[in-house]
Amino acid sequence: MARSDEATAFFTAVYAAIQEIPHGKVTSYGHIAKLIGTPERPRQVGICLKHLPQDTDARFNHENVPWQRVINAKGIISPRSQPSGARNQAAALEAEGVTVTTDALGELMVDFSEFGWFPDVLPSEVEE
DNA sequence: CGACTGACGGCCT
DNA sequence: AAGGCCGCCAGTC
Repeated sequence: MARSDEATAFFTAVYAAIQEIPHGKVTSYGHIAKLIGTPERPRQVGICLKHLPQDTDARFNHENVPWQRVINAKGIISPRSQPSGARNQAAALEAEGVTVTTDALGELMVDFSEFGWFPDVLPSEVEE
């Protein structure tokens, strides 16, 4: 398998894992990385979301991948470059029942103790 | 084609 | 307790 194919496989793994996050729950980039077997690449997980297609014809896109349920390990919605993006993500989460709070720095936070989702392995990987 | 960037995280001061 | 540094590596300039 060529390197570019591995990169594609990584993107696919990330999107597939995110699709398993339950409605109304959130998890972190780092945890997704761990679940797909690459615990040292949370940054690449962020890249995947950044490039998530808007095109609903794509296998994975904004419609079928709950990208809004992924935040950083601190429980904060990553500000990224444009504040509006994080703001939009917060709105998407609140729309599905997740409580988002704003701290003194204006960072949008979610309480992991209430909405966190951190299984040891992906439900789809569990064999019985 | 080389250098810089960054939806992150953990370890080290 | 708070902040800095480094690893990771696909994208973008």
